Amino acid sequence: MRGKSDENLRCDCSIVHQDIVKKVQGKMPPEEMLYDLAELFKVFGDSTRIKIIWALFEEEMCVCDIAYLLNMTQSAISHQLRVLKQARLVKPRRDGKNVYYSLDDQHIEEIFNQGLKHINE
Amino acid sequence: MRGKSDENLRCDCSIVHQDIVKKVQGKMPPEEMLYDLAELFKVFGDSTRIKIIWALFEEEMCVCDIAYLLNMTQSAISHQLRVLKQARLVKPRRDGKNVYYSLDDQHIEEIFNQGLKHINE
DNA sequence: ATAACAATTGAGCAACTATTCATATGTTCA
DNA sequence: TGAACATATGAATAGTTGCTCAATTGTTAT
Repeated sequence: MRGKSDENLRCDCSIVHQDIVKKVQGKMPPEEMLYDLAELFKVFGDSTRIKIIWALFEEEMCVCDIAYLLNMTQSAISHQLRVLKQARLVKPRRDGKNVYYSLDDQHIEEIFNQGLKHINE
Repeated sequence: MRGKSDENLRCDCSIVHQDIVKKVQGKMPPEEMLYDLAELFKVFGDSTRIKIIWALFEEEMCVCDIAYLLNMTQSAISHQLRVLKQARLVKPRRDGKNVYYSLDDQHIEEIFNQGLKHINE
């Protein structure tokens, strides 16, 4: 328990379980790590990108194929591939006029599977 | 290869690898499933919520404790807990004036661990 | 060189989201 | 009952995001 005199606290509760907070505080990973994790999941948090990734589970595809498969414009797909590329989730391979994208990560499939387990509960 | 006469296609490419698209199309999960998956990851895609979840890995906590731990307002935390609750990721337990939240899912930790593997590559 | 096509990029816009602020609801205790 | 406190909720707002449209870059083939 505490007085709220400490610092510039946003929490205005008069009673906090200090022991619990202390314990949890000691176990929290560094701020930056949690931020990066959120950034990664943010990338997964869009159904267009999920679809792109799922398609790439099966086969590498060029931008044009993906656009056709998802019935979206090349531009929209290209923008999303840029996001996925920046997150190091896909990698491009140019072949003539086409650019083929493929998955660049082993863990994605496992992450998706665990996600599906939650959904299907 | 195809003419682009088909339907109302958004993709204006003149050449699509139909064989690949067909194959991938057959493997795509139902639209709704992919949408739900994106919705789940969207919930993970915010560092405040990531922090809350990580804290709850360790111990159930009341709103007030979480707010104090993260140095945020009760209101902000309560709003986020609502999102987590709706996603069936946390569950509340009232004890007097306090409401204690705990994790309501076995898969979250595994999802996070796989996410971290990607980050630390 | 230049025409044709695939892909990328930047600006702009509509839709969404996380927080704040003010207020309401629930619970305990005097 | 009513004062005090913890939590929840609704409206408002600033910031973010996904798509479109237009223009550009990169590659091939004539």
